[in-house]
Amino acid sequence: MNRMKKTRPLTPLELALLGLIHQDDRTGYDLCKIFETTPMGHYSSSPGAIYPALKRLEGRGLLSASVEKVGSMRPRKVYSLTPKGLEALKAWVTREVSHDDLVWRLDELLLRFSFMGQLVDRAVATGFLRRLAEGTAALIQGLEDHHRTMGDEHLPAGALPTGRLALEHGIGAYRNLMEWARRSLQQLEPPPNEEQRHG
Amino acid sequence: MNRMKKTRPLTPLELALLGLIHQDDRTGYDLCKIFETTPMGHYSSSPGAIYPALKRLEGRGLLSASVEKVGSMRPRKVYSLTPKGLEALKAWVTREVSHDDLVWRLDELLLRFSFMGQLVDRAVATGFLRRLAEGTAALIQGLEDHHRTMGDEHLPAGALPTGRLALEHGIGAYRNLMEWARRSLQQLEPPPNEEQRHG
DNA sequence: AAAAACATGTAAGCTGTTACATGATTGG
DNA sequence: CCAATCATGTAACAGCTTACATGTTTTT
Repeated sequence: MNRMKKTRPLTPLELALLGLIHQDDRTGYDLCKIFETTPMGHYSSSPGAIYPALKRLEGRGLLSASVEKVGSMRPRKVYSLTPKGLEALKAWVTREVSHDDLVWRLDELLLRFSFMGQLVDRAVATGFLRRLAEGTAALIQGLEDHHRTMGDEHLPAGALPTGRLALEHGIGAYRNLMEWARRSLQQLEPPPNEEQRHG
Repeated sequence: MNRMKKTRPLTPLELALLGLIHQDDRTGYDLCKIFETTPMGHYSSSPGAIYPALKRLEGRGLLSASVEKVGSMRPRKVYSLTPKGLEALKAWVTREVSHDDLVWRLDELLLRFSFMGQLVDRAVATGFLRRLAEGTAALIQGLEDHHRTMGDEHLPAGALPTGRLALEHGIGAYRNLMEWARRSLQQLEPPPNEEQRHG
């Protein structure tokens, strides 16, 4: 049985760190650079958050550190995933795509997907995209209903309909998401196999 | 001169509260409900954050509260903006649209825009959208360059190109944003004035 | 020689989360 | 009468931000 001390769930930052370290063993400094310079930086940044998070993950046994000392360089701690860390990462990326994920944590979903490449097989990744496309379609329905019943009539005279326009952006964003999921699905689907056709 | 004690910048939650209270005077409970049930809930939620934030804003003189007691009901504190609060809200929504805003705080930009309707005139709102469209166009350029130089060749054998696909979603999202800004711009532009054509 | 980048970390302060406390009013 | 909703809060805790400390290696 899995009888542990009741583990606190990992924070988004910790999960992002696991994913990045799984792609490639990295040092704290490497990770700081990535968060500073790439869109990944949504998940916070800066030594003050990253180094303590790495320590927490090491304490939990999800990461292991090995001190490297190339030539006369200052020693660097290179982190890599332990089997337990790999398991935790896999559990996260393969979590069910919930309604709440789509509404409140869209960028976490995209991060999960981008880490999937080296973690799961085609079937799991396409399943993720299918669930995402379904859920998004339902959401769009709801938003469009809301939009239809939201005329500009009740606006104070002279006020601009910026609220309605912002909602339209939201609808467009989800439509873009759905179409992307469907396009990506086609790209990930196994290419028509010539051998098979002949065999 | 503006010689104050060096005011800490307002948090996103505090700014969201100012905007919502400006739309309509509200109680803490009203605000909790809004965050619970609408996409606005990105900006946190739950009494534990909202009530203290309201108190902070009152302490700063940005909000004023009046206790209402309709019939035998439990007294409710209804908040409204002070002139200083209105000023702070206006300063926020009319802030320059920076590159960092587009990359790291897109939803804050949309929130600012949605609050603009009752705060600024057409010229300011369209200026905002123009800056947003410009900035986004530049961003898309950069992302597409990155995308072009990012082949799938270096991927480990068998790995799926989910990272590249996720990037494609990001590009699509910014494209959607830019097109939305341009459509909205047309909707906000003063309608062709018949009088003028005849005059 | 100086500045910038490499590299790791700590400390104070504040905000947000979760959970709880309290009590009135309304609906079934 | 019991549950749900209205309504306002507090307390413990944990994480993130900002700022600082420290020392090395590379670049200018």
